[in-house]
Amino acid sequence: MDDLDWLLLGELQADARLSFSELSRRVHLSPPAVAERVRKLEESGVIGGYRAHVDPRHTGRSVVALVTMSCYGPGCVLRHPEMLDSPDIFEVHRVTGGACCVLRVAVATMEDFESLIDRLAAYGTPSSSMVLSSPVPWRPTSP
Amino acid sequence: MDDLDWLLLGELQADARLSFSELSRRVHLSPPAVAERVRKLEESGVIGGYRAHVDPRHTGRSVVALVTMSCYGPGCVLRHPEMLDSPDIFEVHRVTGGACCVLRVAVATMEDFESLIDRLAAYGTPSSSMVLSSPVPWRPTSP
DNA sequence: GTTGAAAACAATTTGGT
DNA sequence: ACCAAATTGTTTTCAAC
Repeated sequence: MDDLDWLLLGELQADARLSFSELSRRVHLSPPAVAERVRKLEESGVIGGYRAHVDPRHTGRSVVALVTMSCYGPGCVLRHPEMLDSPDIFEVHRVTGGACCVLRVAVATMEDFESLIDRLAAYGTPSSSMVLSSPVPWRPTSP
Repeated sequence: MDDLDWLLLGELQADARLSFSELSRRVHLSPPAVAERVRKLEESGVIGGYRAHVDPRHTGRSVVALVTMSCYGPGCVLRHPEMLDSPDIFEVHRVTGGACCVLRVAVATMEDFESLIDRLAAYGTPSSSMVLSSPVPWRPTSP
C-alpha cells in the first residue's frame, strides 16, 4: 500500500466504473501496471467490491432509522439471522455498551416501520432514532 | 422503476463494473436499451454513484465505532462542518431523540480514538459504541 | 515497471419495428 | 420502448524488453 495504491483507491472510490486505461491516465502509470495493482488490492481484500450506490430515499424508502437493539442471551436477535434477513435492514453492527447491536433500516412508510419494530421487539428492546438527514452520507477511506 | 430496472439495480449493486454489454446479457435486453435505462437511473438520482468499497479494517483502521453526539445549540458539531471534515469520520447522520447526530468513525489505534473523542468533546458529549463486528455489513436496496 | 501491437470487447449510431 | 447491425473507438492482454 504505497502512495500510488492510495491514489488508485481514491479514484475507484469516487468512480468505480473507471477503466484501467482511464485510471492509468489519471495516476500516470501504464495500463498493465494499473491492472496488476488493482488486482492485488482486490485479492488482498482492501477492495471489497464495487457497488452502485442506491439512495433508499429515491426508491420510496423515505423512512430511515437507526435502531438500537437491547437483547442479550439466547433470544438475542444476533442469534436469529433469519430476522436480520430482511430487505428493510441494510446494516447490522454488533456493538459494545448497553446495546447488543445497531441496525440501519429504511422502509417506505411509518406503518412499515411500526411493523418492523414489532417484529424486532420479539427479540429484545428496540430503541429507534429517525435519520433526519445525513450531513456526511459517506466519505472515502484515505491514508 | 419497473422489474427490469430493479434487475439492473441488483446487478450494479453487486458489481458496479459490469459493462452495458454484460448487463444486457444478464437481463436479456439489448445494450442500447440497458444504456438508456442506466442513464435514466443515474439522472433521476436513483443511482447515486459507483464506488469501490474499501474495508477500513483492511487499511489499518481497526478501531471502528459509532459515536453518538449530544450537543444542541450554537456549539453543536453539526454547525461546525470543519470538525466533520476529518478522514476519521466516515458518516454523519442527524437523528431524532436524545442525541443530535451519530457518527461512524474508524481509526488506527485507541490512541487515535481517544484524540478524536477529545476533539469531539469540544462540541458536545460523545457517547461511543465500539463496533465488534458487522453481521450484515451491507445489503443492496431491493423492491 | 514500460512499450507496442493484436485481438477482443464495448459503446454508439442508425434505421427500423 | 425496444432491437439488430454496423461502425467506431476503446480496452485489455499479450509479447518482448
